This record gives sequence, C-alpha cells and structure tokens, in this order.
Amino acid sequence: MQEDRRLAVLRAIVEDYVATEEPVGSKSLVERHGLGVSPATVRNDMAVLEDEGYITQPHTSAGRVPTDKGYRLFVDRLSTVKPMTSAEKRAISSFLDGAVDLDDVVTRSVRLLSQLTRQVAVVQYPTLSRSTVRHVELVALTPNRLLAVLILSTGRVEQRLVELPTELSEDALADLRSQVNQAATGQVIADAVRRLRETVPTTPGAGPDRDQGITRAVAETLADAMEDHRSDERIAVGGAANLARYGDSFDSAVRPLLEALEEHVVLLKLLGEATVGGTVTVRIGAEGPYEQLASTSVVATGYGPRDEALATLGIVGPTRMDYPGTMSAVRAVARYVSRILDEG
Amino acid sequence: MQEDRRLAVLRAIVEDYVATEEPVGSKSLVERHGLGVSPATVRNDMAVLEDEGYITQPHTSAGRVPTDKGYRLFVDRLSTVKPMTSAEKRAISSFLDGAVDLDDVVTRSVRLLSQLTRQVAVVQYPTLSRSTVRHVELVALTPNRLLAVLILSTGRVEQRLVELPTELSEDALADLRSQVNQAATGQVIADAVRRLRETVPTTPGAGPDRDQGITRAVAETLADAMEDHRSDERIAVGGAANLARYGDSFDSAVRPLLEALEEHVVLLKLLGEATVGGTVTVRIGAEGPYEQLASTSVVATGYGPRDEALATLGIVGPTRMDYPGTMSAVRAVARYVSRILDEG
DNA sequence: AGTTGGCACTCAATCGTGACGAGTGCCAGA
DNA sequence: TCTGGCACTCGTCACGATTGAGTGCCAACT
Repeated sequence: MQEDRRLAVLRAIVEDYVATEEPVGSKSLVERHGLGVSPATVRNDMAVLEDEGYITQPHTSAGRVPTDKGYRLFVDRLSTVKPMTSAEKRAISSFLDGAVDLDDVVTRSVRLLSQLTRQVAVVQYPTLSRSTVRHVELVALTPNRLLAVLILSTGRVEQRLVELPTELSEDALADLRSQVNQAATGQVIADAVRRLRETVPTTPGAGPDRDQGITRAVAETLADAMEDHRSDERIAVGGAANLARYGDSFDSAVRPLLEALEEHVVLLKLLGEATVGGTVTVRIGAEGPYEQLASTSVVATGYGPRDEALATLGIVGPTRMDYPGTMSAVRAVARYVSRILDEG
Repeated sequence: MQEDRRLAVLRAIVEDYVATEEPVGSKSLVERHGLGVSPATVRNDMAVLEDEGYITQPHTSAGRVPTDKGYRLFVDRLSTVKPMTSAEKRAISSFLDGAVDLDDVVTRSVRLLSQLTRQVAVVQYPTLSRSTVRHVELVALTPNRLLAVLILSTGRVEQRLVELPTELSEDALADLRSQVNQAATGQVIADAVRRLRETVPTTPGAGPDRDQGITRAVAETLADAMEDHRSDERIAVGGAANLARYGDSFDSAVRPLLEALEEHVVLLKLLGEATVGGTVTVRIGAEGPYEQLASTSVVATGYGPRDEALATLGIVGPTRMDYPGTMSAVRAVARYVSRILDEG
C-alpha cells in the first residue's frame, strides 16, 4: 500500500526534523532511512502529505517540516513507545527514593523530569480536592490568637491564624479541638468543609454565646483553608535553563514561555485535566489555549496514589521535540511518584 | 579642574550607555549633556579614562563603553540617589500591605521588586538563625507517630514527623509538650537548640526509660529542624521573563544565569552577606564569585525586623543597568518588608 | 497505476565589493 | 589647556553574483 509508505515518510520526516532541526528533503530522507524507493517517489508522497496538511515547506525549494497536524498524527498513530532502559529506571527510583517529605518529592520530581527530557518540567502539588483530612490541631499562641494546623492525607500541611473575639480557656480549646476533629478527620475535603459549616449552628448550647462565635470563627477559617484555591495552584517549575537551547525563534517563543512559567494559573491551564492510568496527554502547538505559545507543546499526565489523579505533572517544550522519549519519561516519573505517594 | 570634568564625562558615558545600549561617542555626548566643551576635549578625556581602565572601546572607531571598574567608580562616587516618587512609594506599600503570611510577603516582594527594576528579583526567606521560637506543638497522629510543629517569630512554620520507639499516652504527651516548650519557647534558635539537647539527660526519672527515649527523639528532631540548613536556603525568584530583554549576548549571559537561578546555593552565594541599615551592596560583573556570570551584576541588601538582617533580597541583572534606580528600588522594598516584619 | 530518472526552476544562504559614516587620534594654533 | 581640522579605521549596510539543496513536473518504464 502506498498509504503505508506515505505514513512511513511522515514518520521519517518527523524523526529527522526533530533530530536535525532542519527541514528535511527527499534525498537525505531515502539515504537516512531504508525506504526502498527513489527520491522522486518520496517527493510525490510529500506532495500528497502537504496537500493533506501534515507537512509544509518554510519556503519553496526548502525541505519539509511537520505541521501541528503532522505531529498529532505522528503521536497518535506512528510513534512507538520508547521504553525506559533499566539504567534509566534505576536512576529514577534512586533519585526519588531519598525524598523525605512531600515538598522534597515534588522538588526532586521536577528536577528529575527536566533532566530526563531536557525540557522545562512542571509538577503540580497534589490537589486538596480528593485528599482527606488526617488531623486538625489548634494551638493557642496567645489567649486570643489561635493557630489552626491542617494535616492532609497527602502529607500536606496548611496553617492559619485565627484572631479570636474573646479569650479562650484551655478547657474550651480542648473541647473545640475534639469537636473540630470529630467533624473533619477522615473526611474528604469537600465533606469536611460541609460538616464543619454544619457543626456551628447545631452546637447545642455548649457554652455561652461567645464560645459559639469562636467555634464559628475556627470552623470558617478551616473551611476556608480547605477550599482555598491558592493551594490548588501550587506548582514547581524546573529546568528553565533548557530554554537556552531554543536557538532560533527566541523572542517569539521563549519570552511568552518565561512569562507563563511565572503565572501559575496559566501553567495550570496549560497542564490541563489530569489523566489517569498511564495515559499521557499531548497538546501540540496551537491546540493549546494560548496563542503566544503556538510553538510549544505540553506533555503531561496525572499522578497520585492508587490511580487517583490528585495532580498533574509534565513538561513544556517546543513543538519540535522527541515525543516518544518525552512521553515515556513523563509516564515513568508519574508512575514512580504515584508509587511513592502510595507508600507514604 | 579637568579632573572633575573627566568624572563628569564618565558619568555621562555610563548614563548614555545604560540608556541606549550603544557605545557612546564624543560628539553625541556633548550634544546630549550640557558639558560646555568641544568633542575634541571630551576625546582627550576619554583617552585618559581609557588609559586608567574606566572605559574601553569594543573596536577601533567605535564609541566607548564603561568597564566594570568604570561602573564601580560610578556607583561609588558619581551616582546620585534617585529617590522613589511618592507614587512609587504608595504603590510599594499598597502592593505589600495585603500580604497575609510570610510566604505571601516573600512572594509579593519578589514580584514587586522584579516589576520595579525590570530585572530578575531574588528574595531569601528570613533565616532561622536570629529568629526566636514562638511555640512548639506536638500532635499525636497515631499512638506511635508524632507530628512536631515549630512556630518561629518570623511566622515561619516547620513540621517534622517523629517515629516513636514505643507508644505514648495522652498524659505523657502533654508532659512532653510543656517540657519542650519550657525549654524552647522565647529562645533564639541557637539557645533553643542547646537547651533542648540539655533537657534530655537531666530529666530526673520523670518516667520509665522508654519515655526518656521518646523525649530524646523529639528533642533531637526539633533541634534538627532548627538547625537544618535546608531551611536557610529557601529562596524565591521572580521576573525571569525580564531575561528576554537581554537582546545581544544571549547564550553567553542568560544561560548561566538561568542555571544559577535554579541552584539556590549558588544564588545565596551571589547575594552575599546581608548588609543592614539602608546600605545596598553592589557587586559588578567579574567582582562576583562566578566566572560565567562575569557580565551580570548583583544589587542586594539585608532586611529584617528592627534592623536585624535576617535575610537578603536583591536583583540580578546585566552589568549595564540603571544602578541608581535599581539601588533605590532595592532599598525601598527592603525597608517596607522590614517594617511589615516588624509589625507581624 | 505506480515508480523512476531527468531536467528546468526557485530561492535562501553565502560571499565579495564598495560606499558610507560614526568615531577616533593627533597636531597645530588659539 | 582647549579647540578646530584632518586623515584614518573599521563596522555596517546595500547590492549583486554565485551556489546548491530541493522542488515540481513530465515522459518513460514496469
């Protein structure tokens, strides 16, 4: 089938272009890859591929370059998974195994991922939304200032100061502590928030009015902390030095990207929805939501314990990138991080 | 005095070069600045300045460019402080006033500083070393797992997990808690560490041996957390997008800088020792410790409550930068941040 | 129908050339 | 000590010729 050959040609073009960064012509193609046909034939195939929008030429009398659509086809149907070598696997696990806490896991992942892919790596901290409350601790700093510490199943710790309208006794604090923990501990965030808010009015005459005011203040603060979207936006970025390899197209590509890397909201949108179970999402060039990032691609996947996608990690790089290698690196890191979270 | 004029010429050269990014010639100099002499005279002065190593020409028949030594002289003796406008002051305080906690203060400072200076901003988190312990809280997660939460005067919170050799009762926990707080609360870190370590052996038969083991474990963990140098290295970086303005000399300058920005140890060394009391440190080009950053300068100063320099903040940029403006921006931000820490 | 070799054509990149001009250094004179 | 003048340097720009990789198309071949 000539259809098969055309696809083989497309694959060859993508691979060559990614490797050399230069438009690839018919002649060098047949030389490098062992397609058993003449350059002329390849040229015909190229013409068809160009008609169909998979490749394009920067200018007449130049070689061909894959379009976004071409990369898309390549990723979806032509690329073969490039499994990690066992050396790489060992490197990954030894790199991540030393992590002591959640922060450390995330920091190491970002570094590892950027080194493996030689791209800019982005790792989102595990979302609150699906995690559960492990414990709530209330600490009296002064008689009318309280520190509320929220410990989640992911190992994340959030703390908030609560200014109390009136002073609070040790006993009342102990009461409050157990009350709040009874409502929240073990619950999924969403439920904990609901139960905390319900707790307040139903507290049956547990004390004078002022105590109810305190309970309300504490419950509100905790619920706030849980819902706080700022927390969802926490993100670690690494490997920005890899941007220096962008060679050509600098201002057009790197500047917006550098800006995006500091806007965590933008980054989150870029990473997109977390996918589970080894599925890696690839967003190529203009498929993404930002015009200025039309020449960058995102390779991402979800991760989390027990195949719950708590958060997303991935890389951002030029559309011209080694998709198979990148995808397998992203998948591998996500898998190992998930495993670690499982154990922790 | 012709000496005075020569310095005026140097100042003019620096100012023009910073503004235009282009080597400045004798003619355009006399036009732009009102030195009342002819180009020829300026040329003579330039020749002297060049002999003395303050300026240099990229090639024959090009204008002059300041050398590191020239910038140094400019910064030390020629630049006049450029006071912040009251609008800028208002902007700074309104930008920082909304901060809710230490993290927020640092994050905002970094952003503010990078916007004010249009350079890459770096803010070190307040060091533990001079801050005091506000409170220690111990939370039993399970009967033999303890979460130790350390609250410092700067508002910083550190937490550690302690695995206990044996189970611990509620009462024993309360004992331990008050014991630890008695030793540490209100103390400067260094003292707290010492007193914690002393506490252990002198506890007089307070319980069976195993309780002593627990006390020791907890005290050690806390002392570790306090001493942990990882904490000293926390740093926030912002405004990396400003690197895109580097125009020329890209690979030579930006790449190493991007790398440095991810190596927080390197960054800390770059920022250098914290200076107090409105003194801003300027390190120009090759004066710094890293060869690869020979064309970048650092403008930094210490900050902290009550003129204690708890940490350093500053900016990193090309040697060709607006030193007066940058220095006053750095100083102003440091001052405001210090004030906020004072209040908090 | 599909493949191949041949051939004319296109066009970016490279190189050399010459004019231009900003800027310098130096010197003689004020 | 300053200034005007002048010759000189050298990077930059514009122009043109050359090169060569690569294409598209057509006629011939299988």
